[in-house]
Amino acid sequence: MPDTPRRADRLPGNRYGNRPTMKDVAARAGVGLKTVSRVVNGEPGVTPETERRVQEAIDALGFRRNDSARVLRKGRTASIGLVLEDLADPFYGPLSRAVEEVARSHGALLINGSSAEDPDREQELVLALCARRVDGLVVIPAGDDHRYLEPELKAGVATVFVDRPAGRIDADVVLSDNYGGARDGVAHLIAHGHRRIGFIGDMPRIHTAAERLRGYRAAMEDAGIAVEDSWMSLGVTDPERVRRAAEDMLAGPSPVTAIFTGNNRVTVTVIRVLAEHDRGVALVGFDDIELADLLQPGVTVVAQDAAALGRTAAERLFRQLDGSLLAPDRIELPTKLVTRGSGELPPAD
Amino acid sequence: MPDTPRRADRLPGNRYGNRPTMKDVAARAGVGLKTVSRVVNGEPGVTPETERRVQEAIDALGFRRNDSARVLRKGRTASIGLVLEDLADPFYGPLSRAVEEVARSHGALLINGSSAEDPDREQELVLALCARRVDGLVVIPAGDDHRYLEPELKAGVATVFVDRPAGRIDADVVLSDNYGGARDGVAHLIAHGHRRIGFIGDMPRIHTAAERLRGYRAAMEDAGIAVEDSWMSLGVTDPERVRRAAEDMLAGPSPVTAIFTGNNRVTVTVIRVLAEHDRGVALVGFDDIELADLLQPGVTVVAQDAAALGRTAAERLFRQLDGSLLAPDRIELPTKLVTRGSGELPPAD
DNA sequence: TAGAGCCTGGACAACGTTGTCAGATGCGGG
DNA sequence: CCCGCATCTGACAACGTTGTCCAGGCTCTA
Repeated sequence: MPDTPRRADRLPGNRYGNRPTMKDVAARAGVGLKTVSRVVNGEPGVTPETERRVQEAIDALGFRRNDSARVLRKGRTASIGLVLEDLADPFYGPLSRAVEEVARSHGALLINGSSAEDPDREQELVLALCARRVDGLVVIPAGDDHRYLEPELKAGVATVFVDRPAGRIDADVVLSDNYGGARDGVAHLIAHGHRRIGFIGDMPRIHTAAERLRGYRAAMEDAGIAVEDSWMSLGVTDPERVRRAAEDMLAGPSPVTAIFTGNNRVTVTVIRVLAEHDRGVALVGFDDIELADLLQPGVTVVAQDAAALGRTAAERLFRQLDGSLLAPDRIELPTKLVTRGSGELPPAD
Repeated sequence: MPDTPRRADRLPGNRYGNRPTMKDVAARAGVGLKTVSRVVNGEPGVTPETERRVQEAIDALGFRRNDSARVLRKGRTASIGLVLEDLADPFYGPLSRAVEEVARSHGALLINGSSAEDPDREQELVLALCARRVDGLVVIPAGDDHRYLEPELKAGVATVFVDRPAGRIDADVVLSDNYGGARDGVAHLIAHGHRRIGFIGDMPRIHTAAERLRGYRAAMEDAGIAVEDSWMSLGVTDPERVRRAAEDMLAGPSPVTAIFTGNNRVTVTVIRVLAEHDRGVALVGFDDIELADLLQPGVTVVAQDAAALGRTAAERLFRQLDGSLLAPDRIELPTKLVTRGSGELPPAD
């Protein structure tokens, strides 16, 4: 192990714990402050010899430019904020990564936070990001009223909403075709002979959940099927209650022969429930899940492209920042039905 | 839709696009600058009446404190950086989220970046974070030489490495027991009668991969089994080559009856390969994977607790920042063997 | 009613950087 | 030998905030 200083050796120091500033570098190199700034920023007008001396001082002192001061002076932070629901959800990982890649290609860093589906926490996070003066925001909203963002928008913070639209303000939004995807998924079940089809989804106050429910209803109506209340479970989300909801549907007076699940977490739970049943109940889920192809039967899903959502939103964000974008717009990305077996099972009765 | 200003209406503005400052608020409220500061920060010494006037001006102007200036003055950014390999990898989502939660409980925001397993990119990211003057860093290293961090450490940037140790510097690190976990996993296969056991892992230059390989060798040696070269595949990582490696092991002169896989991505690919084989080849994988319990057979894994890794590291980071922590240390978290069926299959021959 | 003490509010400098602008230096030509 | 020009360098202000410190007004007491 080389002789790095142990932590105890570090001086208590002032503020950033004793970081050298340009002034220190200038003193050591025997040049003016501004010359150091020029070298650090690669500006022209410095003799090679001077530059060498400055570079030497920088290395010797371990100087690193303080971007906070830079931001204060220049007004751009080269960072964007991403507020999503839960980074641990496999749906958001790729989305976040896609946003990061676009940011990176524009030289920006990504600050992100999880709202945990709590509107207050969303607002708190967004405002904290604004206080840091992020150049732009990508928001997957938890709340449905975003008027608190008005001053920020007015001040020029670029903003794009993803996955769900903004509430009560006019802003860019990038969505999946939740309605169409759900409708197609349910229609797929109907095409395979099902008529008693259950729907288990999240609270309809969440936009995506409402749209998917609407798609379910539309498909059923198109087929002339009257939906019974006992076929629908809205707003349950924790595994235990989803499990009970699924079991109720399967055991009710007119048991369903197929289930359409409204998001990946519900799908996983329902797969568990169906695995315990011997009757072949058909299943189509919204959102793809890993290993879905390896289950018996494979799980048919309506897949949305999380990375594409993130990429599209981030690109739009940077176009706002370029100033090349004017009117807020709504972009809808298509979903894809991936058939793997569970959605093609015939009705059991 | 309420009458929010369309983007085109926003003034081009200066810098942050026209944001009001404390000075503006002070002018509007008819008070001094410092009084506004006091109100914003909840400092005592302001009459309720004055406070009301200031608050009114703040709301009217949509003022939001500029944290860049604040940071410059105070020296703490209340943000920490997290550098990991790929946010889209399901292993890092929970880890990242855990770090975020700890940060949040300390009032800090999380800036994160993906190194894409590229040492240069890791360094670039880390230094960018240091330039932002993050208070601390949680790093999942891609490279094996971190001497570039010496000036930062000396300057007091709290730093904790996770999942893999730092290279050539002395720093805190939080690891899983990769060696012990792998050894136990392989011993489990041996206990079920296997002797010809394959190992497919990442490049041994990656610490975790090397440790797991060491665990494999140790278990084999403990059982008195001489490992044949054709049983090991090191450094393959893309699905196509993993697939070929697995097939070679199964078809070779002394075909393996069980495989130990070195990480989640490899495991998934091997599951696919095995699903196409009718011989019951046993499998134990390092890292848990979602739905592993629903496959036929369920996948036996050596699970590490990603969230615990992140939480432990972040907590240690903040203890460094409190100043209550002195000597750098190495913490090793246990792994857990989760038996689900695939690891308990008897040898087929 | 005058003085002491407390409370509120504001002027000012400082944080570390960059933009502006003017001064210094060196070189070549007249 | 001196002037003009181009090139390089540095002094200074400004960004928006917070810490220090002092002034002024109020209340309370003697």
